[in-house]
Amino acid sequence: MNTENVPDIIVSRLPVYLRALQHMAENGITTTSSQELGDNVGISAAQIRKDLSQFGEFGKQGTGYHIPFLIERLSQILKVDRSWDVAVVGMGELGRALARYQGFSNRGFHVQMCFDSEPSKIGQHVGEMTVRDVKNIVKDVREAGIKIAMLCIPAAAAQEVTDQLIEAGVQGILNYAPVSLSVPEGVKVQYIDPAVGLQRITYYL
Amino acid sequence: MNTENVPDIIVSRLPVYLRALQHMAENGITTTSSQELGDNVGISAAQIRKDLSQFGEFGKQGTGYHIPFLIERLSQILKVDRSWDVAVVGMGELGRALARYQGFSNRGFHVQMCFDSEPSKIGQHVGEMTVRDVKNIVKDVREAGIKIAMLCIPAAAAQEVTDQLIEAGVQGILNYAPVSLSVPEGVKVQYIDPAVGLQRITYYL
DNA sequence: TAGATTGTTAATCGATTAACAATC
DNA sequence: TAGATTGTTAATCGATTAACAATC
Repeated sequence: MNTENVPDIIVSRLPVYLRALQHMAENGITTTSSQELGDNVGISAAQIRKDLSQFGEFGKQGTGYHIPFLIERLSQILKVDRSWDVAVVGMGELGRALARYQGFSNRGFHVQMCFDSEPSKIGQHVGEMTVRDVKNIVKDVREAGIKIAMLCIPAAAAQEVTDQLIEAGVQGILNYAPVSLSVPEGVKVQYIDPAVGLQRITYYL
Repeated sequence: MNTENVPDIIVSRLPVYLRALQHMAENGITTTSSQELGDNVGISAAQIRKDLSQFGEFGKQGTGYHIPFLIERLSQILKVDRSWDVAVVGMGELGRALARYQGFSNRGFHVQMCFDSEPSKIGQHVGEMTVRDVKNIVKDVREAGIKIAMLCIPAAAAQEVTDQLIEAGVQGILNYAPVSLSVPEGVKVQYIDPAVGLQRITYYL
């Protein structure tokens, strides 16, 4: 039950397990096995058991895992047993789509604030929010205590905005801008560049 | 120069190298080193050299790598020295944003076709395309010879549409739907679920 | 030439798999 | 009880790093 030195690669799989379990739960299934869960997500049963055993003993020999319990524990481990406020920077099409994305609310996130630099966009409404001026991002984000941001701005502006977000106290960034970011120790970045995703496919064609 | 059994994890880094190199090239830089490129993308110099050496000898001792040449070679390796037609399925906000995404054209991709199932959306214009009925997806995708698709539909519909895409000859899928897909050998899937991305961050907060 | 940097080897480190006793 | 499945160990497999001769 050592929760301190878990390898990143194990942590990165937990949200996928959680997603599959929630899907099963929605379909009224209450119990699963490492074999069944593994088939569902494309990972070996042995690896699923090994991954979960990093955090405790969640299953029962002979019967497997009780899904509601495993969902609860994984949610705690991933700290999504609460709701995190998120800021979205960049109100282009992609940013607006993310700001209004329906899939966050039941998975631990709530888009609370959004920013753009373009005068024509500032003050517009997106969902229930009013687009704010990115000039005030450090102050606004800090005052709201927001720790997570999604970056949907051009590559050229990404590092500068990243620096401001970190100054404001942000500790995690989901980066849709097509550029690698430089961040200090302790700040986590996840990259989502659709062109990179596609180029990881074409190699095999 | 064995290009046959390259580990997936190495292939997955190449698009990131390519992106960084193209960024350097746009800034007029013509030469780089494994150290400099590594600093840029957050990977050790040794690993960059090892990764590249899987495909050939692209550098020169003492001077490093000539950027235009390395871009050319990586583009060939990733097969993005050409333009791939892509289909987008699901014309919600996210799908429309991707269909019109500006970042594909100079990185090897062209969104050629888009689909939805909702009568009110079919026939609408998105960019230069007309939204097609997903009912005809097998026929339309096959006739166009499209090999790559982006899935931006609800989880519940994702597997069924995936099966149809594969029937139509698609070999690679960029999946924005929050669900694991089951695909036959030889079909590549890349997953882009924003909530998964965020949950990989909250663990560390 | 002297300095810099590659490509590659060997050593280290880490992740995955196979197997099975424990036990529900 | 008998069958099923866990958690864990040891073995295997694979990836990363360190170091350096080669050479531009």
